[in-house]
Amino acid sequence: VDSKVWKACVGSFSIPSVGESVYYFPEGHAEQLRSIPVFSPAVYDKPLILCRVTGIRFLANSVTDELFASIRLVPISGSDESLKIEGAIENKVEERIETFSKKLTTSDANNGGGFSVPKLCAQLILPELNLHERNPVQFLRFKDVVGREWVFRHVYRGSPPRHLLTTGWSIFVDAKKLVPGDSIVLMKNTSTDQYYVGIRRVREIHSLDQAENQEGGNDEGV
Amino acid sequence: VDSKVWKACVGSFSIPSVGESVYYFPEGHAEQLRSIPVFSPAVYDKPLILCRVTGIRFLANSVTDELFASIRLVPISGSDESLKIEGAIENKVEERIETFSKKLTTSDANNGGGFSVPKLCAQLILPELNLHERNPVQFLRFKDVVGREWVFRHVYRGSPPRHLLTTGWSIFVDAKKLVPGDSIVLMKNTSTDQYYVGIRRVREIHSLDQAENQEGGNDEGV
DNA sequence: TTGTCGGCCGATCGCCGACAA
DNA sequence: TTGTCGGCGATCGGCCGACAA
Repeated sequence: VDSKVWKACVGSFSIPSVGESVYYFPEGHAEQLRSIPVFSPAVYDKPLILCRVTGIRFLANSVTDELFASIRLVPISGSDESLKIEGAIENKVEERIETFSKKLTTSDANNGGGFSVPKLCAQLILPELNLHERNPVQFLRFKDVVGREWVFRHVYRGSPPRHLLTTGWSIFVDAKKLVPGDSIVLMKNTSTDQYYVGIRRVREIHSLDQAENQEGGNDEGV
Repeated sequence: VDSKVWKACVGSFSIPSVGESVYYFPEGHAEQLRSIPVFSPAVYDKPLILCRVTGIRFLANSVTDELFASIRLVPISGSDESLKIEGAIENKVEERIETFSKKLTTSDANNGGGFSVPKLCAQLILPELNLHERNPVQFLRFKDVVGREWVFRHVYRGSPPRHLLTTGWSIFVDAKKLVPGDSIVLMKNTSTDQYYVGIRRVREIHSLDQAENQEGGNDEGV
């Protein structure tokens, strides 16, 4: 995942940069894992270990869209020469990513199948429509965090008129299993005019679609 | 899973009975596993190990309906008194299970949503309908190998008339992800009048429903 | 006997403006 | 400005007999 999109999608975050030094906290890490990791006794001796960040990968779960980062750490021994820490050396390419997030209402989450786009969001992110026409419409392509592309129909209609995403939206909600309260993040890379969509769930997904039992059928006269 | 239903559903099989003695073949077993098992060196010394069957459990995967058996083996040392092997001691309750299997045609697998029941199958398994009526119909409950119940509408209609499963059938095909070429096994316990349905896939299921990419939308005039 | 097809009817989906919060 | 609703038109699922293999 592109690091700018990843960060914009996560929103509030605190990820170190390559080259920074941080403390690694083994027990805290172990608590997050399903299986119990096997640390050498030397690790358990120290609650905190000073490390240098030598690499970061920004990743996403292709099923749940959950975002996470893989951070490579190298321990620093007390008098090691590697203590000379250079500043962050991330490439600063000049591209801006506009971002707008909205919590889904019950109407957004598959009632009539559409999504109400807040006016500010439309102005900030979406390509302009001719608002003087009757029902101006365009189709937009969004990439999600796992690189899959989604096409939404964007229309300005109603009375009073407002921006809506219609065709394609319900398919997206269904595929991502979004529910009211979840948030979506719409993004635009202003340099490349590439559009992105991310999601933040109100709660994690635990069980993937479990088929339900059928109930008995009704009788029919001949 | 009930052992009779399990065996009827599997069809051709060769499973030992409790009390029988068999040879266990470690390397053959290891080949079937994803992870490499850790055998003690003593095991690798002998290609075959004489064992006694002390327990069998008939099981099914609740997601794929795949059937398998768990067989408990106890090694028999050369001069062990346990060499005195009693015959099979399975309880021989007197209940018969009628069985009929059919390979799904393309029409069966979710074309019009119905299943053509071969005449012989209907006579052998399904409760009688009054074939002199116009369109006789009944609803039948089937249990699958994981105990889930499915309701199918059974009707005798058309010209020439034939037996069909209609309402409920497409839901079943969809839930089990059946494709043309897969087989279903209809069963009836003649003592309890309980009905069962099993499946045999033409190939194993590897990837569960992977969402597909969307394709671009078409333009619309205003 | 039974696999496949086109017709057709009803249910659902989803696009719409109205209205009110 | 935007959340929710009822209306309604288009689409789709699925039940049907016809026909032929």
